[in-house]
Amino acid sequence: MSEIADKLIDWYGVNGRDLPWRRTRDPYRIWLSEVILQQTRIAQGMDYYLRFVARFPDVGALAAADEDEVLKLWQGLGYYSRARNLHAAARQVVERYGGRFPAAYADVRSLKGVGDYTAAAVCSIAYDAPCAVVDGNVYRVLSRLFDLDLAIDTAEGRKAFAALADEQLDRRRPARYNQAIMDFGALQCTPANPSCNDCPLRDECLSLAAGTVAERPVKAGRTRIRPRYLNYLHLECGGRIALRRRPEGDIWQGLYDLPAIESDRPLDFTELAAAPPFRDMFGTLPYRLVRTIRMPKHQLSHQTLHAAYHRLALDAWPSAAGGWTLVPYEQLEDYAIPRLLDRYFERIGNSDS
DNA sequence: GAAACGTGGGT
DNA sequence: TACCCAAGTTT
Repeated sequence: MSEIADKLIDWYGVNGRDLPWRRTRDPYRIWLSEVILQQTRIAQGMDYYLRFVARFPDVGALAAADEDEVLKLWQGLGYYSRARNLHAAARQVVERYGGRFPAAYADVRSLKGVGDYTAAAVCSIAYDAPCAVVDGNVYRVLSRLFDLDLAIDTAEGRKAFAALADEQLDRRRPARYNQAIMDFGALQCTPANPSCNDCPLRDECLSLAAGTVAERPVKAGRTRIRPRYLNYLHLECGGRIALRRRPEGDIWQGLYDLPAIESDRPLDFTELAAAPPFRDMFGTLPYRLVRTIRMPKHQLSHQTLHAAYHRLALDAWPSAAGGWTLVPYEQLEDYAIPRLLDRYFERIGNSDS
């Protein structure tokens, strides 16, 4: 009967957002929304959610789809393992639970791509199970409320915050409480410039009293970002373009991309053409360099991509083409591609020119 | 258990 | 410009 929970829920009643996935108790749709919203803002994920629900109204429809179609629908959202896991999990639901979405926390948690947060969100929101969600909002709200300087990105910190979140959970109405604290974190107790003035919890907020609001939550580490230099080959022959599926163990797994030769520094085309990987690929095969386009830096969460696209017109495909998918330009739109390549195609005018 | 994994928006 | 952040999970 926490006073804090009551105030959060009162706040939510007035300020809570009206969102499509809050108008249903369908666990499938709630799960779908939660996966889409992992590390993703509502504004960015909204259209994807609506398109997924329209195309895959239930978990069986998703399970029946090809992975490539799921990835295509996911194109542009990022963290593509989410899409692959989403699809795999749908098939797990069909195989293990006869197509009926599981309700038990352990069963939900066992699905691919479902971690502690998502399992708690689905079970609490769809079934009102007493599972406390711990997401970025919860870390921030609780660390401020209790003025905790424990780093949230350490094992110890995560454990402590999970215990605290569980303590604070309103067990009479877990669904409402969980959504309330997350919305509160997103709209009121924001990372920068939180609205402490009109905050309903200003009387009980220890960090506000201590003047440490801006220093909460505490984070320990910083992972560094490495640069990569990608020399792409836009190869065309007979109205077709060479695509290659991104391999396991690298960025954009499962998406389609152009063949590329990576280097440890920027290369102009002459240097690239002299490099062994290029010579191995082409040998004496003739080509005509149509043009080179250097893209602006493409920033990932952990890599800075420096990409150059060299467009080569060929009379015949090199033998390396065996590992490529040779796609007529008009079918390019059927393939899921990274944002970077999308931007390249935009730059050169979609299909031709 | 630290690092990998996208993209876009905000300050 | 250069960070930080966003309803995290996997390896």
